[in-house]
Amino acid sequence: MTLRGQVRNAEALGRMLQQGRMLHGMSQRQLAEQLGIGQKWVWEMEQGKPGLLTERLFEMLRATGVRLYAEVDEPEEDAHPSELSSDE
Amino acid sequence: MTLRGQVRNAEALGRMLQQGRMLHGMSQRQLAEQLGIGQKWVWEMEQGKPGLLTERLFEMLRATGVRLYAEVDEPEEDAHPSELSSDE
DNA sequence: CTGTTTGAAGCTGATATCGAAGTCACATTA
DNA sequence: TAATGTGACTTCGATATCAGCTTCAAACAG
Repeated sequence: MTLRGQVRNAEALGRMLQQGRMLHGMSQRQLAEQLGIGQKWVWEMEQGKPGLLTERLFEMLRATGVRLYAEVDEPEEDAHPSELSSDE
Repeated sequence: MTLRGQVRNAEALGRMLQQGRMLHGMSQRQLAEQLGIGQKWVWEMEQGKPGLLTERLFEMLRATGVRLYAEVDEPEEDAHPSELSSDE
């Protein structure tokens, strides 16, 4: 069984990390102790608090078995690329 | 044209963000000014500095057009996942 | 040569992250 | 009733992130 999802913001990322933790049958305290961090951090990460360090993020990704993929494609070149992209 | 890649650590994430920025024809200073942050932060992010805030990360992902996907599956129950991943 | 733009990088101070420890309500057990 | 474990959430203090500013070398144009 594999769960997938696009990660647009901190909330979506937190949900995926929570899924990963629960699939491993770990509590927030167990995961925090394994990572050598506080339980509050795990909770804040899962809640989608935006101001967190990417360092801890990658540790948590490894511990929860969540894999991350990035994808980028070129903007349209045949139109004038002088305007800002309108997907905000 | 679309570039894809798994993001295992801060370095891989930085490379994808740099690709995204360059594909949009932006300099580090331009991107930094657009985000209201410092140029050094953009450089550090692209270099793969681990201790950076996810808040700025998601802003930078949007600005560079880089999309992020997460994927998680259930762990093996018959073995212990006690070993570290070997790409360190 | 002079000026501009680029990425790379140092320094300083204000802010906030984060670990540690604790609290609380709720659920499950004995 | 009491003990235990969970997620949610607080306060406190040391540390470090980050913006702002500056500098530097290289590339390029005028």
